[in-house]
Amino acid sequence: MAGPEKTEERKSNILEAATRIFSEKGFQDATISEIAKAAGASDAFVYEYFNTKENLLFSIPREHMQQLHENLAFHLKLIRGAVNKLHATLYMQLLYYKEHPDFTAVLMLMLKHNRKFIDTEAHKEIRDYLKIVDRCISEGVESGEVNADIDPYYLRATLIGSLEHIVINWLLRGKPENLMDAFEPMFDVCLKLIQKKAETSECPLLSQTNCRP
Amino acid sequence: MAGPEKTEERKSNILEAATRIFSEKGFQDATISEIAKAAGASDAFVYEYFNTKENLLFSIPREHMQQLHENLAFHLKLIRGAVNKLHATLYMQLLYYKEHPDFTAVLMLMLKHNRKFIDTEAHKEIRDYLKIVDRCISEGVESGEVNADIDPYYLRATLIGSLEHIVINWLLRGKPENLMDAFEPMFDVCLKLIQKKAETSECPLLSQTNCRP
Amino acid sequence: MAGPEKTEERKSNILEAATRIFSEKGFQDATISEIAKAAGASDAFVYEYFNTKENLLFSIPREHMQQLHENLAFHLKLIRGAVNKLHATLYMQLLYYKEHPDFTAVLMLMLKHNRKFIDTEAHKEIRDYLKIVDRCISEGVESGEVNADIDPYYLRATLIGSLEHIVINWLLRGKPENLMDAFEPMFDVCLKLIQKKAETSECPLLSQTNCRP
Amino acid sequence: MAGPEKTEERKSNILEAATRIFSEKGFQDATISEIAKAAGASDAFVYEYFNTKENLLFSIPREHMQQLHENLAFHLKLIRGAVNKLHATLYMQLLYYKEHPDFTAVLMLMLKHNRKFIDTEAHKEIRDYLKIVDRCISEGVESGEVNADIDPYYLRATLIGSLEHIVINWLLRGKPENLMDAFEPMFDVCLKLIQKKAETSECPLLSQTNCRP
DNA sequence: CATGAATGAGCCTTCATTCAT
DNA sequence: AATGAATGAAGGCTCATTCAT
Repeated sequence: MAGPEKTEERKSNILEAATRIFSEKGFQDATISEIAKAAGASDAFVYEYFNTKENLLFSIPREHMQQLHENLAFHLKLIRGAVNKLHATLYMQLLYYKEHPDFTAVLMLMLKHNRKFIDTEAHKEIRDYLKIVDRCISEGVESGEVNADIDPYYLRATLIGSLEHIVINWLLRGKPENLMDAFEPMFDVCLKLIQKKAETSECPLLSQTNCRP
Repeated sequence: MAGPEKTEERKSNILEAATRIFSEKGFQDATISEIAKAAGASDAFVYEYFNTKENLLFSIPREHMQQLHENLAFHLKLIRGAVNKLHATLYMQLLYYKEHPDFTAVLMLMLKHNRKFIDTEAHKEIRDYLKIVDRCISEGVESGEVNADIDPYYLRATLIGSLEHIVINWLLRGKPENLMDAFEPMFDVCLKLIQKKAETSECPLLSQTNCRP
Repeated sequence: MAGPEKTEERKSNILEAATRIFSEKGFQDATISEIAKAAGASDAFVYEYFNTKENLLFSIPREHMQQLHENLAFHLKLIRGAVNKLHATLYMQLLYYKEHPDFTAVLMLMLKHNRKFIDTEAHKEIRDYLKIVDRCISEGVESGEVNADIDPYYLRATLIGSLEHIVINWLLRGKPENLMDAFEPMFDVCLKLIQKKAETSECPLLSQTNCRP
Repeated sequence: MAGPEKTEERKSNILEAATRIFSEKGFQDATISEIAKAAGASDAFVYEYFNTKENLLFSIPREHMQQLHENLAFHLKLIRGAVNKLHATLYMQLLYYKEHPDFTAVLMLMLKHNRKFIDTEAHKEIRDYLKIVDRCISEGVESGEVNADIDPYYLRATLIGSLEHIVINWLLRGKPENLMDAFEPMFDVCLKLIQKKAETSECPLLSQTNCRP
């Protein structure tokens, strides 16, 4: 019908429609016809570019992860300090979820627990994204800013696990409140883990302000 | 055909078979016929007692949650101290998951993110179970054993979120290692949150040595 | 549980319940369980006495036809004249339909057009019932009261056909008006057929005006 | 696979096969697979164009009613006189039934007494068809050719009721004789109703018996 | 006599997917 | 490149019916 930009636009429309409809009805109850129709494309067009219904589902994260990745890379360059970077990273992640609730539902309720998905290129992008958190942590450990007597893998697991736990509950409860309301209390908990107790913020601060006679 | 114990036994067989087959093939790819056959029952028997395929799925946790609940109630009576109780609770939960990996897969990959499931009686049992953790936390806060400057909701979310994150990853990676290997490092992280800072090594020492004039 | 009158009572209850439920939901959409429950009996009891669901349906007319037959036999003895008897017969039939609409729905919408039903003993009773009409007609022909130049079979077909047509329409339209309102105009039509023309108003007049030279 | 005429042809084949098979086995005992197979189509094709089994049943009359309607409209233009028109109408209707016995069985044994069918567009076409009879009657009343002292509604009910009664009996008895054999005697009865007494049958008779000097 | 319990049998229906055009 | 049309394949579910007790 038209040039290649038309094709790209329709692919994008299909991904948007799929995200919304999968989120609303679940993977099984959504049909390709419904998605194609909502995107103004034919069923066959969907198959032309996404091959299978499952592959369509697995194709949803790519654009989102790239965007999130880019946003984050841009901001992290401006930020100093591992704790500040972790703060920014988790904040931006939660903000993205809040602003893209359909994508978040697809990601959290359909993809993250899907055995086939983890062998996917798209899942690799998600793992790559998590490496940003890992780098923040190891940077913080090296700089002495982050608690070194915590296994970094379990630290990350706790940060990500608690964040996703909160997001999933928010989704399942029907997104009643602003997801960002959860950020500060959640990060407060994380801070307790991240920060060195003896040698960092509190006591040096204390000794500087209170203890020097 | 036989007495009521036969019926109960078959219902139990069906739940076991369903757990295994749902775990192996996923909800959609499993068929009632397959489950019934594996349990030595007829398709119609399954429908007689479980009504729908989805309801069969939702019926899986009950027995498990009751058993877990009972085990835990029994042991917690013998344990003193909130931290010790939390330790025991998380340990037993992880142990149960390790020893019932099919149930765990059903619970973690099919039920916990299912919107319909959360309106279920079975989900209420799960929430009730979580209240045990809440009670341990509030008991610890009252006794002064648990860090009071952490929001208890977010503390629990972090404990449960990180534990489930680890369990889900273990499942998705194909259960390669002993799940219990993860317990101690994971709980070490948790301890950092739970325990009061003042009573541990760092700051009291610091304050004694550095801060008092 | 109890004496044979209990059994008879339950059979009767089942027939009543079946009549009502078949009428309400149609034969296919009604279930034996539903009927048994409504009659306070077990499914198996229904099978004990009615053998199959279809046979239960076919068992419905018997009591009704006997009652209708008896009523009619009683009254016809008191009535003189073939036309009067036909009037009474059709009137009582319509009245019975009006007062037993569920039975009428079963008879008119499920039985009368059922190929298997016509080979039934119950159908024979219905044909026997129609013989009453036949007898009235032939009696009227013999006595000279009924038009002899109409084939009696087609006369009966017309009487019964039009009556049933009206009843069926009444049923399908949801029984909005009193069925008996249709009787007099319907019978007026029938009278035109039944009565000898010569002996009624028109022709004597005609013969007076036209035939006498 | 092919052009649109192929599609129309197959739809038509399906309707023919459905008519035959519904007629032979009844609605419930017929299966979509059987009909599709007999029509050289797939089950899914049937659902593509007829949506449900019941809707397939309800789709059967359309073509027939249109054809009957057209035939009749064509002939009625050539005929003068209300009685002649009624004669032609009933004759053609009966002839159509005789020549399409499977359709007639579907119409008379499955559709005419079906509560859901009367809310159908197809049923409206049948009612429209009956209006032709109504018009003939009212035309005859106006011209003085048809007996005015009969309620036209009940006149029509009698004509149609008796015709259908005869057709249904013919079907249920297994179509043993030529249906058209019934036409003249049946119409003789109808004539008795339709015609004004003064101008027709009686008086010639009277004149024979009474008027000869 | 009565029935609770069990099931065999099978149909309607849905869609992801394909392919001729 | 794009799609309308067609379908294969399969599965959930329902009851009428049976029978051991």
